[in-house]
Amino acid sequence: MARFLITSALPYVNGVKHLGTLIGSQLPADLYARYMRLRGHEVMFICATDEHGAPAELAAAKAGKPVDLYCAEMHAIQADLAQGFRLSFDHYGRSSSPQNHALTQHFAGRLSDAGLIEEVNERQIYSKADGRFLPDRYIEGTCPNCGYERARGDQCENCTKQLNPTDLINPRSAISGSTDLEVRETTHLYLRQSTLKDRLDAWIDQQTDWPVLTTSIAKKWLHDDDGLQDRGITRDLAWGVPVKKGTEDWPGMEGKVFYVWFDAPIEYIAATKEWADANHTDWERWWRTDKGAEDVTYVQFMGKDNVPFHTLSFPATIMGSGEPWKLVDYIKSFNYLNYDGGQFSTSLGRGVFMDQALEILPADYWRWWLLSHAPESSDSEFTWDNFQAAVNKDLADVLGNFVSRITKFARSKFDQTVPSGGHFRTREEALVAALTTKLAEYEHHMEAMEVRKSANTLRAIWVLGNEYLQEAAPWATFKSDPEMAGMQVRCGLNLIRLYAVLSAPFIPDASHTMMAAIGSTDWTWPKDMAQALDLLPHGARFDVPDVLFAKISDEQRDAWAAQYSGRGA
RNA sequence: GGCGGAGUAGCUCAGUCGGUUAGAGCAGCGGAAUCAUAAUCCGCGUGUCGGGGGUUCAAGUCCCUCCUCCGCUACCA
Repeated sequence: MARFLITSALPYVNGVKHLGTLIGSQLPADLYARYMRLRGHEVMFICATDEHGAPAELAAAKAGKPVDLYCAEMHAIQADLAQGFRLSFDHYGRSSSPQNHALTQHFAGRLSDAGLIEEVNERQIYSKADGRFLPDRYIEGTCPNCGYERARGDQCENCTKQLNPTDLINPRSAISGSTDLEVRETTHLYLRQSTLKDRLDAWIDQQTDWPVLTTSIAKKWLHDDDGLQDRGITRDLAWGVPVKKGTEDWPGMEGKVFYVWFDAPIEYIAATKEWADANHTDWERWWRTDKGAEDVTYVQFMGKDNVPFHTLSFPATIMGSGEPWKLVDYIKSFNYLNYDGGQFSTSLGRGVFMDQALEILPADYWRWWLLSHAPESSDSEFTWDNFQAAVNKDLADVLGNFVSRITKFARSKFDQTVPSGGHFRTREEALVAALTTKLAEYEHHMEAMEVRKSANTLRAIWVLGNEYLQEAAPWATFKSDPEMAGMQVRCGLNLIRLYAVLSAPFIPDASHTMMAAIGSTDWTWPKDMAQALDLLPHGARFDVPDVLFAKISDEQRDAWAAQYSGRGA
């Protein structure tokens, strides 16, 4: 038994996420966590909402609620949806927790002691009407280059020219539209990542087995232009972790908070502490290599946009602390899922969001399609045609129908019990051999986090069941040799239990339905396939389950495609 | 602009160190079977591997160049 610490990138608290976000980190992380638990390993699977920053403040203001209340409500909604998708987090935390406040301040103190924090005076745009400093992107104006009137302070969307807010003609707040802006001086803390560049570089170079997507992004940030830049880790905001040096006040930094990208990854650790505090147990054995975590394998899942923070900023925080914290062992990153020829869009209402998805169909449908089409090597594409075809074929026809045909036949001919008598013949031995080969392939892909390949192999394992039934044809055998037919049916019924176990990481609800129907509670991962195919007690009663997966009709498909195409499409 | 990823069958995608005749699923066509959610199983692939050039006995794979799409570009998170 080994120990696996698994974290999914933290979804921002602001609003319900779409399916692309789900498949970009939480869902594959869940697949891996479920698999490792099934294999008997000890797993700590952590996620949390990322709650700080200006967008949360603004969304709360828009909703007319205090920001802490707003975040608490949104956290509850997201936690509920996570449960709806059967994301099996051991703890779904909040970056605004007291634990994260304390840990974030602790890390800042350690980094300061190590000489890795620098105070920098800078000049930023302040909006009197909004009562806040404005990030570059929150300033709009006319592009001096192309005349586009809605250019942002960091870049013009129209001509893609990089800009400074002061370049804009007629600058105004993107929040209120106010033109009452002024440049003010403010002091911020910078993390001196540049002094850790060589250590980070050497560390990244060691990771020869990481996905190219992960290491190439990290190397680009390390080597581009002047190399790794120091990064501001504080902001002039009200909502966040107050800037402190450990438990001490930080003179000159009163009223400021840490930047979300400093405190959010620390929440991986703090969330584990939230879990431990709630359960009156120990958390350091997962995170401190001096306190029992030396045998932990730590895997992070995230979309490609998160890679720089997980390959550089967060490791810089960990390394710079000078304390024996657990560093990540493997980073699995994903590309983006597009929706029917374009991007998912929150503002345009384009695409399917997590709450809508669950209103339409059970979680397993989405889990199966998303995982079997995970954007691993490149961006991938959701279309309703493809979704309907894949779900109907794989889940309803191949797996669901297999369960249906064997249980119904066994009900009509064998009194709804597992037949006894007979023994395996050549055909069953061939099935055992084929399953053994495919299982090894499945395990290999799952351990390598090859999500699509794992799905393909699992599907091939399902197909073996139909192939076997087709060849064995117990309905024909029954007429001449009922005992042999009974053995074939027994083999088929055992396949249902086997499929319940193997499929559980992908489609947990259907797996439980299968297991319950077959009357077993044995979730043991198969080691000896011949044994696994004759595991159910002879004579045991089983149930014929309801249709496992109903098919998606053309009418449903067309209606949903129209419903989620977005405004103005 | 810079950096990275991608471009392979009608669709979604595999293709490892350059090495048999470029593969899988879906869709389509033909057949078998009739236990089953009309569900299954078997058979059927002439595709400028984005274009062009180069290296090599041999290129989807390596090099150069061009085209297209996507992402990131450090104060969105």
